[in-house]
Amino acid sequence: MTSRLLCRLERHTPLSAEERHALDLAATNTVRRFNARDTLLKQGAPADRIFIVLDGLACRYKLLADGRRQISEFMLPGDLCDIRTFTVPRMDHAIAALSPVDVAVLSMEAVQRLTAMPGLARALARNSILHQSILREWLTNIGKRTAFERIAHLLCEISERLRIVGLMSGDTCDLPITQSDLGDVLALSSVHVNRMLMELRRSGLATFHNRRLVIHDPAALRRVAGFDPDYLHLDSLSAAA
Amino acid sequence: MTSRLLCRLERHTPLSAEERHALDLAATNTVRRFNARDTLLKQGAPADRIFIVLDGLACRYKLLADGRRQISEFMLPGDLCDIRTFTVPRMDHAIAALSPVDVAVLSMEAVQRLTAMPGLARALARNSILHQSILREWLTNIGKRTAFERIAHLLCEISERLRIVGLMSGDTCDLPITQSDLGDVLALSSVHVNRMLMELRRSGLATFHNRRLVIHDPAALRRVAGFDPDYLHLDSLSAAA
DNA sequence: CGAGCCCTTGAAACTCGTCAATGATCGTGG
DNA sequence: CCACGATCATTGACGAGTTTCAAGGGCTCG
Repeated sequence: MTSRLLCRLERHTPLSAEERHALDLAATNTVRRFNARDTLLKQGAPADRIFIVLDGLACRYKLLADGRRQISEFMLPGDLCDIRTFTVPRMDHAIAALSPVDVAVLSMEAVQRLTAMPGLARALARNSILHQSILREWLTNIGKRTAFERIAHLLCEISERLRIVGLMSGDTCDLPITQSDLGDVLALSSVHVNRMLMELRRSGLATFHNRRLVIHDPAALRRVAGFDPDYLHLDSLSAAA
Repeated sequence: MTSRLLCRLERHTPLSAEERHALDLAATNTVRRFNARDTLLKQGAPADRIFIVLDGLACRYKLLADGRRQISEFMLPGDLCDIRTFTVPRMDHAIAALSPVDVAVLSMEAVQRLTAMPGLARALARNSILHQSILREWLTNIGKRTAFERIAHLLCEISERLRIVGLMSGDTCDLPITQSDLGDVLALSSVHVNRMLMELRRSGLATFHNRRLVIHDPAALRRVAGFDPDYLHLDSLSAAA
């Protein structure tokens, strides 16, 4: 159940057999399935649980008073929430499923048991930093890149993140989201997302069709996106104290 | 030296005299002054130190290859960096001074000594979560709000954050940044920032002139901004386990 | 008193959003 | 198995918001 999570965590921090086992136990204990568009945790609700995404796609988002929605994080298989959300009383954003998802639900007590183990504590801290780093890159993406660059950049990121957990077959993957979802991530209208996807297709860089992404020319896609994967900290087992 | 930091931390987590003292010691130990535009930590540099801003204004930013700059965080007096940056080998963004700043520089060892104390560990975790929460709000701000709303929202946020550390006199404060800096925060051109500031002034909501911000009508400013301060977790000493 | 940076304003161009209509795809039930 | 409805993708025309370019004016500091 936790193989994808382990792919992610053990990339930087080796875990003991005991730690792996504890994680596996926690993740198989309370698995829940949600349908696409289901809300996992409402904005304003008590922040009393966190999730591990086992399969499918979820997201964090904020809603403005008039219904405008901004997605601030993709939660891909193997991703887990920041364990420090427990230090805050209530959610200032929501978590929802973009496709059908299987998630493990962890209580504060479960997390405390896990973080008592030093290797896991390190791995989870590192996980949180990664997501913060991605968030900063998204801000830059939306703030400073053109619509075309933005989409290209997001597709580069997604493919790298999915590759880590073994969900890329060469340069193609399933991506069970709509163009409107992409728009809410990239701060673009769904119409304009469509136009840019068409241009990506015409220029032979990538095709996103029927919930399936094919990257035809990864190098060129990275180039037009200005994609520098540093922020994903992909380097395995780097030296860090 | 650390009174503003203590304002921030003790808002949610009471600290023992010993903890306060340890913090004060750490912060007075290695104080450095930087000029406006100085770089405190370069993108790509080892992430081997963190900062407490004692006075002045700093920021985190990312630079694209062609020079476009996106500021992703304001570091106001009393703010301190996420302690988990040590889990990552190198900086994926830069830290620079926007105005002359006094900062305390903390090594990993110094931080480890501090986080050995449970109250401080809690307070620092909570601090990190707050900044992540602000980052998410900024993403929403840039992604989903109009230029006018965006500026109004940022001014609301800044005034609330400065108020906590005692740097608001009624509804006015010093804000030693340029309109071009504001543009790099808000993902707007400096020209358009200027136009929106003019409109804010004309409509009697707020005036930003000569590095000085005056909010004439806080309620109206919040209204046009759609500002909901929940994400700043201002509520003192809320119940959180 | 001058130099440099910052602010201010206008005009023109462009990117992207909105509106609207058509077509494709998928799941559901007759 | 096909028909239907709903959701999603696609395309065009038009308009709004924002950027860029350019020039002038003001403030501040040496």
